[in-house]
Amino acid sequence: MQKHNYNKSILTNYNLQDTLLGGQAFCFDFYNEWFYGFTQNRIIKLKQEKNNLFWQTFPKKDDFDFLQKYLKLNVNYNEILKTISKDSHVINAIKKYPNLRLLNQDFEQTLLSYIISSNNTIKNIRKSVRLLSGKFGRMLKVDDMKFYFFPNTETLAAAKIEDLLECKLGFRAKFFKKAAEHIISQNLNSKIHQMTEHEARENLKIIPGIGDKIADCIMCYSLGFDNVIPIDTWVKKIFTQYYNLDPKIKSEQAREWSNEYFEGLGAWAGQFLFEYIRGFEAKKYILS
DNA sequence: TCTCAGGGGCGAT
DNA sequence: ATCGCCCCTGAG
Repeated sequence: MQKHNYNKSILTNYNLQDTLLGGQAFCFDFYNEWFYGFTQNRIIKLKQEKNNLFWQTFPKKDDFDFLQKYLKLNVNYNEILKTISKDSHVINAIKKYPNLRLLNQDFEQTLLSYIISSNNTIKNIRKSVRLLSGKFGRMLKVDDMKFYFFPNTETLAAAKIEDLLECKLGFRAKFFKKAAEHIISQNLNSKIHQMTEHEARENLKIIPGIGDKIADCIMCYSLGFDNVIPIDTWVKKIFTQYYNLDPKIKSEQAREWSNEYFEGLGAWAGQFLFEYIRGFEAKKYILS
């Protein structure tokens, strides 16, 4: 019997808990001192102790290349903080959520998950994502627990609306299915990573259920556009209350403003401000 | 038990 | 350019 079935790496300036359970990803849970997450082809297992990261990937083990990209380990975090610390609002947010990070999640999972986010609560989104995975995703046993991968897009494209409704997608079910069909028929995943910001946004907004805000989320959480700040109701509130922008400002103007103000790192600033104004507490998502 | 709004987007004016 | 509506759930 081997002593360790996991790896150990150095991890500095990284608050794993706040990052995994904050509003950007819906696929992480905390069991027995470990965080477990699921993508379309990986189960991820993570634990942080001081500056050590203990981790394992399944079914392909020891996939550090995957993990490194997913956790965005290769960024100059201190430089990012320095750049976005433009005012007391951001600085206070950074103080309240030290070492909060951005992830780089899978494109298709992010797209589909955020379609579910439309007029929905984070709890409901997390629930739907788990129902979908349980119903359509492959199962894998890890640590004697059953985990389910996020379903393949092909499977979701072929799903019956009634089955999607059982996953509590509600009025989003038809968008969800069409979006999955679109990803497959357009072979979008193989093209979108090469697109410019404008091209990516236009190609996303064609898809049913995706408007400006959800396109923002997909772009900054899965396509690496660090300049794109998702402009949702919370961020709008921040823009108007903290930065005195016109409440009727168009999303495109707001994007231009934040792009300039945060020097191309609006996604990072947005993550701090978002958690700050909504008073995020990771504990709420950690239960038995 | 009941009301209400939630990380928006769509379709009708 | 505005505006009502959408499924469902947890919170109050």
